[in-house]
Amino acid sequence: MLIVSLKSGRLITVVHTPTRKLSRPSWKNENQSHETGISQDGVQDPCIVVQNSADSEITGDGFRWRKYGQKVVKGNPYPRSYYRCTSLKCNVRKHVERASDDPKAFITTYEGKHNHDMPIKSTTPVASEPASKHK
DNA sequence: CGCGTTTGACCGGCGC
DNA sequence: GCGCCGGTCAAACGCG
Repeated sequence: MLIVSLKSGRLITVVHTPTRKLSRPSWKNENQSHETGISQDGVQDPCIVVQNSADSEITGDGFRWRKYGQKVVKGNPYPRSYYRCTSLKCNVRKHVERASDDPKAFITTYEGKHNHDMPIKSTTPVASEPASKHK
């Protein structure tokens, strides 16, 4: 696990979770064995946990996300939002929840990697979308 | 017109 | 065997 703490009130935790087992029948049945983003050694589904005290750049990472569900989980008085990449073969999931300890802090958990190109703002000198997201 | 979003219902798995 | 919880998907509506 790799933990990077930003004094800006931002915390980035990269967790390599090989816990891929038989949780996703659709995944092991797919032929994405080489396109899922296995660009590294053996890790194919790392969990990137990003905690920020504000919803600004992380909320708009440059990808398009489609909310597929929202559930209230125990341990958190706030509902967790489930997002998925709207891209064609992007099997990437994003879980966004609020920190029960810090209502102003958001926990963004990325699962998997994008096997396609970034929809918008990849390496563009963009200022990470100021106050005008898309909604 | 397109698509993104929202809420509810349904299914599967696990525990008791 | 049944109940409960978590998680996901689907249909409809609204807005751009």
